[in-house]
Amino acid sequence: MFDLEDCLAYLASRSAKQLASALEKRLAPHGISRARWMVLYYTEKYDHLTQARLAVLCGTREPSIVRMIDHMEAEGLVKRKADKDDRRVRVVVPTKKGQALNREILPVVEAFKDDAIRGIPENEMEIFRQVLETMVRNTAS
Amino acid sequence: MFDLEDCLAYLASRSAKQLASALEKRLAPHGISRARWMVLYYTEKYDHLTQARLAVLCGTREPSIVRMIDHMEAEGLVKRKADKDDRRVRVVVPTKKGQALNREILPVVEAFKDDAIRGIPENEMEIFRQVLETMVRNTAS
DNA sequence: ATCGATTTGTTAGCATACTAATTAATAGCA
DNA sequence: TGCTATTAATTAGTATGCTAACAAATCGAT
Repeated sequence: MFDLEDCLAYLASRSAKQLASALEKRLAPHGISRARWMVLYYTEKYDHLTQARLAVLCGTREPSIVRMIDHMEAEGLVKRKADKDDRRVRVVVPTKKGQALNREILPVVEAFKDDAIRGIPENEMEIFRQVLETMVRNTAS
Repeated sequence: MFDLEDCLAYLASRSAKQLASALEKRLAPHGISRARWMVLYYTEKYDHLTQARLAVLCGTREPSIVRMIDHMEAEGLVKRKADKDDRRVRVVVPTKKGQALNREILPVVEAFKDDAIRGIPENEMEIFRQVLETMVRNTAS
């Protein structure tokens, strides 16, 4: 008899949700969600970041990014800037406030990362990465 | 320098999203979403299934389940039934149509499961499960 | 036995995801 | 050069998640 709980993909999905939720709780006191922090993180990491590229980096679609940037612009965390070469493009950059919040949050995320992997041997981490990659490849359309 | 892509939890989250999306694509031709199929699956698996218990099983919250059941009831896939012992409770059961759809979809999900784990040795699957469990435990509040 | 605490389901409002369709601008080819 | 296809951003509408607040019913401690 088929049992959903036996599915590795299902377990991954379920655990990922719990991990995301745990990080969300740690970010909440800083007044930002996980999704918005990821946007903020990438706006600092990459120069000349378009919304389309941001969507790929965040693993989401452009319409989701549009609304996210709308909100984050209203919060004063990021700005849209015109591109001088391509008038379609609107580059996303962090504001001073966004940069400050990012500096505040980075240690929180690093601590979360360290907590998560506590007690896991390096070779098991590598197997974990490979299993994830294999499952994604096996089911990619 | 901190790199988000090095985080195991981040990789898990990202891959889980891709896996969920891949399953979503396979279910779409059958006219049901992954979230609704999960509800349908559990209504068949368990007798006397309350909405609160369904929320736990689906890894979500009661308000999400309430609306989901509203929609699925409108589609004729499930029904709410009064409980004879506790007037607060409304048990969720599948309709004939729901049962038929579930029978149609089970092989699709099983095929997805088989595809996903193709080429992964059993011992690596076990390590994968343990790493997931450890990370969740390490970050649980 | 009753009163306060808990539980179940619900509503309201918001956040974040999706697809499909639209607009504006650019790119590529005859 | 000019037409067509593509690309970037947007809007509209929907799905699914969340928290907070609530009503009704049940539980539990005294």
